[in-house]
Amino acid sequence: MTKIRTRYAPSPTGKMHVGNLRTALYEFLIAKHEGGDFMLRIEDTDQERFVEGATEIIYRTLEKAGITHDEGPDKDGGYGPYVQSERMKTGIYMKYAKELIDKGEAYYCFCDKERLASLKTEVVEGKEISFYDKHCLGLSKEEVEANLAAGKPFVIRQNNPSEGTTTYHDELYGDITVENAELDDMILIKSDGYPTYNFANVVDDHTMNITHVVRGNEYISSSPKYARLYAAFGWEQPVYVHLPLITDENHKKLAKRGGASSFEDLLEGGFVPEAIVNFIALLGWSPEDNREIFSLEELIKEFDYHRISRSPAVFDIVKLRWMNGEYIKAMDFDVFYGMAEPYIKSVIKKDLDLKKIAGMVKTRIEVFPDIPGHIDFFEELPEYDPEMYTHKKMKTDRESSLAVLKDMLPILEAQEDYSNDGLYAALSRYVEEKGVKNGYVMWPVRTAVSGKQMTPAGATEIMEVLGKEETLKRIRKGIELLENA
RNA sequence: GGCUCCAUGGUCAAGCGGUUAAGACAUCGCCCUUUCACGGCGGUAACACGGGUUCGAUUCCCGUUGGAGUCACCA
Repeated sequence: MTKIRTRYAPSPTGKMHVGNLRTALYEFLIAKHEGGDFMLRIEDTDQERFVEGATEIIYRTLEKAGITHDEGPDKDGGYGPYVQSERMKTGIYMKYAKELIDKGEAYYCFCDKERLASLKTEVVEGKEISFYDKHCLGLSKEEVEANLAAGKPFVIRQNNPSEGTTTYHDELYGDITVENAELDDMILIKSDGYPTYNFANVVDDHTMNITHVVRGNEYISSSPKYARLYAAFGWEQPVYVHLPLITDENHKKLAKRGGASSFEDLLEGGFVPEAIVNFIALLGWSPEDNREIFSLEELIKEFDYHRISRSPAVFDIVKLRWMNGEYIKAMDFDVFYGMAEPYIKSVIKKDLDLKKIAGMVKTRIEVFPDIPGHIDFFEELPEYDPEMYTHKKMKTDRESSLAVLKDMLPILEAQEDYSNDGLYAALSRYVEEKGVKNGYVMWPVRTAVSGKQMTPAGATEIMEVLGKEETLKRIRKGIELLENA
């Protein structure tokens, strides 16, 4: 059996969203699962839509995601062969287009924009529908020669039959058949001499010996034209695998602009690459068991493309957040701290034990930007409502809290050991003497030192980080607040 | 609008003729607890509809409805 070869063929026209990434990921996994090769081919044949820096986004995204290609750009020394604008310089596309003309499978077309515009028959949802009428197919050989000699601008069109049907096989969707009359004579070579995406795609997939053409479902309806091209050349058809779409929450196809789904935007938003890759792998594919956490290596091992779903999947960032939290929890502390430090320092300017703070927060955040909101009270005691001292379950209210804080003040003043253990022992002693529940004391103390409803740690842990001076200040502030309430 | 594809809870998703229709996220409740969180336990929630085929359909076929994709000198 021949080695599987897949390729990711993006056009550098903007950001890379999770749908684009997932296509690349699946192509990578399909190849690697069976020890095959995965290629990267930059499809930059549209000079007008080319976006500066977009190629770099593709390289960076793939690299951060751990998806490495086997040949092509940045391999084999510098800019490799798999950039279409580079390949074009060899004249490869024009050569093949002419071969098709000789076979009668394609033809020159000299129609100008006006004539083409007159062909537009219908406007549906703001979109003009047109269908080429094969006008230039009727040109005699002499007329074509004359036009060419006169330097008249031309395109080369595919010559599709207007009768019969075309069928191709998709690994996931089965046989797909369309009427040939539905097939427009699409342009192969544009008037600027560049090949269209469709044509370059077929030529390159064949010349690069791609065995499995894996791409988004949006190509499913143009694939019959591709199939006809292969047939016209007499080339063997590749295995087609069309992937179900990833949609936004409104069930619409993701766009390269906007939305919260760009890979690099997600990284900036505090997501880790491994979690994103893990998550999108499960959007449209599932393993035989119920496992959900997969490293890239494990995915390679488990990924069977026959288990890819046929229906579209909504990109649910809420579940991604959960998964990201799982990755953060499992992260080595030093690695975590390296990533968390900037977020901690963005709100903590005082000389506090930042690692201890990081430790508190590690198990309770989903993304890194969650951090500041959890810990900002360490820097400065916020204004708070004395009603926060009232807690039904703890059986505390403002009055009881005031009494507790007043009792605690001298104890905390006398306390030398401000370690968590030392403080906890001191508070426990008081709890025992009074014969009350832990929370009866802990709740008001924690409220006084944090001023927050929710904190990432208990009262004594907070005091340990705050230190004696700041703790006493906050306890006094609490007493003052309660006395004036 | 033509063509094509899709259709299990709010979302992801298992299921591939006979099941009490898994699991995860979210949501709700309870327990635990130094609040929240974490953790543990439990609950609510789905086979779009109508015809067939079959002893038996979520599962196979057809239709309806709904959704999506596509119809460029864009990819």
